[in-house]
Amino acid sequence: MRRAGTRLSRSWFERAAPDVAPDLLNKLLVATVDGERVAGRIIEVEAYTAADPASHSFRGPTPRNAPMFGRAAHLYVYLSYGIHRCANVVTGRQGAGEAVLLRAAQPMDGIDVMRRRRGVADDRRLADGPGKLAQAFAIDLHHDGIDLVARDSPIELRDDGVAPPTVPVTGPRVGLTKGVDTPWRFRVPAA
DNA sequence: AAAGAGATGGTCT
DNA sequence: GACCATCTCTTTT
Repeated sequence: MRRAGTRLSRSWFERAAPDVAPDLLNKLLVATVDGERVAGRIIEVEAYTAADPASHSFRGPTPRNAPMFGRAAHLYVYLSYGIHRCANVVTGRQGAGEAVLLRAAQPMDGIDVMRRRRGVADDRRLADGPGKLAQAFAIDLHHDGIDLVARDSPIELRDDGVAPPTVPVTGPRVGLTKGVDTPWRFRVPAA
């Protein structure tokens, strides 16, 4: 297998979000925006479903959450707290309203670009939060709804042969007031 | 090391 | 008009 690995297929995403989420750990996120390519290994995610009161899809489709009710392997990007962007990967069957929030990544390629975009020197803080990840990878609202498995997609998810952790760290999701007892946050254990 | 607060704007009630 | 799937900086232990 090449070092860059293989792109994940759409069918790979057509499973329930809580099942896709732990499998997304250690996959590569690759984004080419403004001619600059950056890559990182996904190390923290959260699952959201339509049956989940904490999910944007809980109250049914709206203009904002429309991508969550579309086909799997599309991107759902929203503005968080009026300031930050958060990137999700749509999973499940069309109409299911499920997605996985990309919360943190370990920078691999284009680290200098990430430093410039983030304006911080500490490499451990480049993408260790959903808003920071989106900023480091330059994922913005104009990426909302794009198809990650389209051949010309600027953002892709790849498998370079590193398996997900056999026992991911799980816990409650962060920053919400409902659904706090659902342990749908998944993380790669500390090295 | 931990806790608090302000920034800032779309979305939905 | 309230509510955020957050981040950073400042203040306090």
